[in-house]
Amino acid sequence: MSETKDRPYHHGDLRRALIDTALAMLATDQNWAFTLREVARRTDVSHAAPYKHFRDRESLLRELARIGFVQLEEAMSVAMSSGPSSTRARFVAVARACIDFALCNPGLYRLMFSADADKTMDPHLHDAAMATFGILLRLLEEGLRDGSFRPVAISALAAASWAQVHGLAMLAISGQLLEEKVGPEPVLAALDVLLDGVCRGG
Amino acid sequence: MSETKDRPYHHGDLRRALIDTALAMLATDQNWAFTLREVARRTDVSHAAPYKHFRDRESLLRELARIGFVQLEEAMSVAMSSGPSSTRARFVAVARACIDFALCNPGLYRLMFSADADKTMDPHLHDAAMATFGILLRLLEEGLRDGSFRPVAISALAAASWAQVHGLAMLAISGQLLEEKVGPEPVLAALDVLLDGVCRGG
DNA sequence: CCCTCCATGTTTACAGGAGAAACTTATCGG
DNA sequence: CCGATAAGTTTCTCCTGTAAACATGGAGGG
Repeated sequence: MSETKDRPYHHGDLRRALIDTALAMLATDQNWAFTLREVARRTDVSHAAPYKHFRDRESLLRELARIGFVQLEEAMSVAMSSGPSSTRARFVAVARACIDFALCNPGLYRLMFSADADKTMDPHLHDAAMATFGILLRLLEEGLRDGSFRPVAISALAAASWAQVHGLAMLAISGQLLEEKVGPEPVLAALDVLLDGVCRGG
Repeated sequence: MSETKDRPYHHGDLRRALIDTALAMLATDQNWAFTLREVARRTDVSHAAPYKHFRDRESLLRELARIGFVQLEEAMSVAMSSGPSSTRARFVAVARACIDFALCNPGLYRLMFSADADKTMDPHLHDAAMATFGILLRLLEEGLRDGSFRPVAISALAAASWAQVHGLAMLAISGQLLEEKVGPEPVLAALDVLLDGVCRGG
């Protein structure tokens, strides 16, 4: 602890450190009552220091949510461009990527869709969320173009797909897909149900 | 033991009054930072009075969520038994009932599915949620029996349907179904997408 | 090379919430 | 009529978010 005392008065990149601490705590404690003071404490900094980098508590929460969307976008993007499989297989892969992300970061995922991360308050957060949504749109467009998906208004496909994936992710996080009478692979099965409507000639 | 059914002494029925106040405030303020003291204030009692009827703040929240599930179950039940339409039409009606309920009670609906209302903490809440889910199951069983739905494992149908309806409800609450490039009836369109996989020979 | 600015920290202060404990009051069974 | 007890109040402690005043130390101008 003597070493920690040696740290310079100015932290270097406290903003980043606070974000990292908060993300780590979100990852650790499944449902953690977010507290600015606790974040400051674990970053070895006074409880007022965060206010030099974030206007208020929600400002930090929104930044965390934004980072979450960026990470989710990347995960989905990787899943989408991995392997030259069919569009349907890629759809499943992208959906799984989203749900896996939620299962690996339940606290962060909840935050991203909670009222605490109000997207109307932060254009950057809104943009990040839209970019993530955009991946799904591109995938749907592709499926429409190559004839894998039935010719339905893309808005309907997008709403259904987004609702399905997000709904499954939330259910999975809440553990409501494992305890009840669900089969071995409830997520895949549910996605198949949706897809046999999306795909032509299921 | 006093929590179940006791006669009022002083206030009348403070437990009920507190619940009503909280429900009213949930209905009024879209996103209200729930506060026990505020509930007590608006019920004209001291801030410690609620503790005579609820162990803690979350206990009241769980009771509110339980009531929400009961109301939702009733709304869905009404929708399910209204009119001798096709199973598909009744599926849509039940889904609409759920989404309409969410739109009419966004705060309550959010609470019902938030981490604050931990279903593992209260058997009554869990049962209420399961009863609501049960309506969907009965509808799916019926559709399987009469051949309206494709012969898929009911767990898959249930997961897909529940995820879809809940996902649409959450998106609708967040206003993400209106601002984007969605058609005139995004909910119906999305449900049709799902159903054309659920229904045989869509 | 020193001195002064100012971004980034810290300390102090205050309002408000959760909850516990002690105290008060009214209702009821005997 | 009288305790016992449920129901409500006061008071207290600890916590949080946030603002204001103060401290520090690195960067840039003389």
